[in-house]
Formats: sequence, C-alpha cells, structure tokens
Amino acid sequence: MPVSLQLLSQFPLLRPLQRETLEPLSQRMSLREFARRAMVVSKEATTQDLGFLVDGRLQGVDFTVDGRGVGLYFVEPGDYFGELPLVDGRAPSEYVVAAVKSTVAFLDAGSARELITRHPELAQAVMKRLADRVRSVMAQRTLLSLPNPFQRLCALLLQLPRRQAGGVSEVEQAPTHQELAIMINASRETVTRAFQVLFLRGILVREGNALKLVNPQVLQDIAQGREEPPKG
Amino acid sequence: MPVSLQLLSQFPLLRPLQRETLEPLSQRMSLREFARRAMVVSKEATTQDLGFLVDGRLQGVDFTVDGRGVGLYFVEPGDYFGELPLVDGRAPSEYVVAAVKSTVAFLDAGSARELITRHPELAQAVMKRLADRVRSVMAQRTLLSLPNPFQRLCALLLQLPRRQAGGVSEVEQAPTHQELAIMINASRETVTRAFQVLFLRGILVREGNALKLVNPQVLQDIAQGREEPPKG
DNA sequence: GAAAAGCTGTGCCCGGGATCACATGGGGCG
DNA sequence: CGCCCCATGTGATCCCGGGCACAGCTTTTC
Repeated sequence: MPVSLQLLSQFPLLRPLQRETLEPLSQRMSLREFARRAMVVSKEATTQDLGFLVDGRLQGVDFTVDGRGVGLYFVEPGDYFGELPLVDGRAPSEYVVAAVKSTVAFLDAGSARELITRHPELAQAVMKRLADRVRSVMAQRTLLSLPNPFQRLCALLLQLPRRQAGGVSEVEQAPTHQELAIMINASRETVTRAFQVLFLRGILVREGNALKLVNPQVLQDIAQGREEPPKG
Repeated sequence: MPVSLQLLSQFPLLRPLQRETLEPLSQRMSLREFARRAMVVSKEATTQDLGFLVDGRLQGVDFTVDGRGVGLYFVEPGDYFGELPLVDGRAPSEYVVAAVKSTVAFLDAGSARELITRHPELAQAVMKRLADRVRSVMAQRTLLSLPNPFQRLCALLLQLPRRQAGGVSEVEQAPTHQELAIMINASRETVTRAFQVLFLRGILVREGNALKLVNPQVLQDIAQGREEPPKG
C-alpha cells in the first residue's frame, strides 16, 4: 500500500530529499488508520519502524506498575515518531496511542536506517529531535524533584505547550486534574485545591477548556521557591 | 596544544576514522587538566565544544534552586561529553564537574559538527548516545513518580551502576545517604531509616564502602509495589 | 594527636497531603 | 428529555515523612 509522493513531501524531515530518493520510499511505505484510543506502538513492540503522522494526534504515554498512565509528549501531523528504537535497537520506552482518529505512514526499519545513514541532513534532524527529548524529559525530572505539590503544579503549568491569546499566554485543551495530578506525583484533590488558590489570587483564569496564565512570573517564583506557596 | 594521535585513537567514537582524518583533528584539539571538584562545563557555557575524557572521572550534575545538587551521570575515560549543546546549539542542560583530577581533550564545535556530518558512523554513534541518555533520564523520571520514598530507594538501588562480586551484585562506592536522598526526593533521615529496615531483613548488606544487593528480587518487588514497603 | 568536619543513627513532633466519602455540575448519548 | 458517566469541589480524618536536635563514629586537616 504505497503512499503518495505529495503526502510524503509534507513531512519536514523528508523535505531535503530528491524526488528520486522519495519515490522508492513511497513504494515501501504503508498507510494505516487508528481509531481514537487505539494503540499505535506498544512498549513491547519488536519492530523498529519509523512512523509519520499524516493526520490526527498521537500521544506518548507510560504506565506505572499500579496502572496509572502518564502523558509524556504529543505527536502532531507532520511529525514522526519511533526514532528511539530505530536508533538503539531496543524496545520502545513508552506506548504511543491515538488521541483522536489518526492516519500514520510507516517506513520499515531497514529503509529508515539506510535513509538516515545516507543523508547527513536527516541524521542531523534526528539528532536534534533526540536532543529535544533529552531536554524535555530532564525538565520533567527536575519538576518531580521539587519539594511540594504546589510548586510542582506551577512548574508543570509553565512547561505545558502554550500559545499567546490576546497578550496572555494560555494552555488550550487543559488536561484534567487527574491527569495533571499523575504528572506531578500528587493526588487529584491536591491539584483541585491548588487551583482554587491560584484562581482566587487571579494568577490563573479558567476560560472554558483553556487556562489563561495571567501572571506567569508569580508561577515561576512559586515554582522556584522564591515565593511561599500560598496556603489559602 | 595538539593532542597525540595515539591518545585520540583510544576513543571508541573516533576509531572508525582514517589516519588522514585524525591528523588534522589532533592539531585542532587541546588538552586541559582539571583538579578534583573543578567545573569542566558550566550550565551557562556558550561554547559547544565536544570533550573527550582522557583520564579521571567526570560527573554530570544539576542544582535545584535551593542549591541542592543532583548527580545525573558519570563520564569515564574513553567517553565523550557535551554532545547535547553540540547537536541543538542550546546551552548545556547541566554542569559537568571533575569527580577526581582529570584530563580532557577538547574539539571545537565547528570541527566536531563537520566531523559528524561527514561520517555517518559517527552520527550513528552520537544518536546512540543520545538515545541512551533519553532512556536513562526516563528511568529517573519513572523512579521519581513512585509514591513512597521506600519504593524510590529500592528502585534507585537497582539502577545504580553495579558489578558482580562473588555471585552477588554490588554497588561499589555507594553514595552517601544525603546524596541518595536528593536523588529520590526524600530526606536524609528517611534514607537512613529505610536502610535500617533493608539491613535488618538481610536484603542488603553493607561491606565497607560497598553495598551488596543480596536479594535484588525483593528490591524489585518493593519498587514495583508488589510487596508492601516493610515498616519496621 | 587534637580539632574539626562530615557521615550515620535515633527519638520526637507536627503539618501537609493522601485517602475516603459525598455533593454538584455538565456534557454526551440513547 | 432523562440518564449516566465523568470531572470538579469540599470536608474530615489520619498518618507518613520532613525537620530538628543531638549523640556516636569515621575521616580529613593542620
């Protein structure tokens, strides 16, 4: 089930490639659909194919032994994933699931490796991507080593993907309290109560499904322990 | 201050290179000595040179805002470091300090980048290295998200570098309670008390500066929450 | 060898968060 | 429309682990 050239040329990673290189690739690749919540890559998977997200949205997740899930990162259309097993030949470090109905193009491990080896620009891009992941996981590690839940929540809010909306930076599609709780190693109720305080102080404003960070500076101060985590 | 070819050829990363490639490199590189505790790379450094550890032992460390230090990883002779800034051009994510008196050979960022771009085997090796770091930091993140300090300690013990000694795997040069405490986000006293219990149960045996993991299986069980963290 | 500094071991207290239980609210879906 | 499921609030309770104080011990330093 080959993939159209036009589709492939939409991926930034493959942009540097010549048409002659792309064409045989498109022959080897295959498109697959995934329903919402479907597992795209299992942690136990032995294949090391490189995946390109054509459409939808994927999420890297991990589970603690007691079954709680942790969101690690998102994959947006145009992005690729699965580079970790591809590079080191070991099993994936996490699961990848479809956050919504998604379409993925897979390139087999062999071709992917050859491609990267032959094209330094691609190798460069993959290294860059891995570096980004190191930094992002490091940030999470640092966050988790903060002493109290309030600080961790503030730190997390600052590192969630945000966008500017009317001069104020906001988190769209804010995760649920439960999801946040897991990410900062706290209970759901603690997150709720911390939010109360932040709302009360006007540091944070809820707007439908989005969260406006009215005063990021204070969040930063609390996260870094410069300002006392407010109690009530 | 050029570096001898013989020295360079001891680095696995550079092993694939021809003598003709190595020679100009050796001209550009410079050797530097660092005393114990000296800072090799600052987190604020703007240079992106690649460092090769000739002799001694380095440690990647980070500091929380309140000044507590966290050990992240070690660099042993033959290893290189500084690949993260080199790859993504951003500031280092941590400090590198000399654990003991050390000798380091530096290669300027430009030459290093060119080298990697020109030689796919090297790019491959660097990618592998980055992948290792992703996995190691992920492991630390997972550890920190365990609910209680006892579990975290067991998990940490299992992920410290170990070696086999007389059929029993042991941690040489065990870190101090204080250092362990910081790594698992707990207080020094809590670590001490947890050790008490582990010694009492014969799961762990102290032998001078080394720690024998007599029963790794139980450690594993406790870490994963399958077995109740013993209370006394 | 004496002093100083650092590591380890313990008792005690207290407060922050986990946990439980339940009330509300709100949105999707038959 | 009514139902149900999930997300959010909120109070009450309890206990784990942080923090302090201090007592041996070992290791460095001069």
